[in-house]
Amino acid sequence: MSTETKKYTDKQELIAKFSNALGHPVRVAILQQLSKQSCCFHGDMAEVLPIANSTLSQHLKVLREAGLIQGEIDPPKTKYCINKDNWHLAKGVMIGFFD
Amino acid sequence: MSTETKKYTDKQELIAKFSNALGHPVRVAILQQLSKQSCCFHGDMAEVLPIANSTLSQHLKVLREAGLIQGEIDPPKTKYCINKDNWHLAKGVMIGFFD
DNA sequence: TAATTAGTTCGTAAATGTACGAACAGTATA
DNA sequence: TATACTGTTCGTACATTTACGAACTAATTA
Repeated sequence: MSTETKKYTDKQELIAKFSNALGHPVRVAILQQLSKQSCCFHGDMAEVLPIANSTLSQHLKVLREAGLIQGEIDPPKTKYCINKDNWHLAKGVMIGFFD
Repeated sequence: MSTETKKYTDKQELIAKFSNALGHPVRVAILQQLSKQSCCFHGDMAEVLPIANSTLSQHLKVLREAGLIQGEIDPPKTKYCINKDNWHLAKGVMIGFFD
């Protein structure tokens, strides 16, 4: 058992985590696209986004680690989808935050 | 007139800007407090938050520059309030973003 | 087996974020 | 005028983020 006292509540951490994931316009653009058509290949996004392929992979990783999307290999492509459970969780905590 | 093409839409930039401001738990805590009681002195926040005074000033500046709060000097104290117009704008764009 | 396709990971550079204490500035009080 | 009170700004250190191209991996096709 840790002797550290927690600095912030779980809800505060959660809001910050989701917000952080939305804190770059390219990630907002990615999520807008995915929420519009539910799924999308890396390559399709790479075509329209103004960043290098490797940078896109990094941003997708950030979104994955925040739980907002999930990836699935569909050789030779990679398909990304919204993680609906966490999307709804995020929607709920953000709306709750703003009252 | 600039020759640069815009990389992201205004809405994407706006969502990212507000989200960025919410991207640290201490800033979430500050906003929760302010939205609960509408106004609050720096000193009152400093008492309950686990950060140095100067660090608090930095976070307040981030929130001010994102437009979410506004400060007013009420000597010898500084009073911070939610910026209601932008708060509602943020609420609107975030809810719109999540559908 | 060699080549191709699609993405990821690595290495790296530059910028930004977070944190602290020290020094400072403005107002009020002794 | 000196002191105290409240916050901000400065200087600094360290960590994280963002970006790119190069190198790599895995699966398919020639």
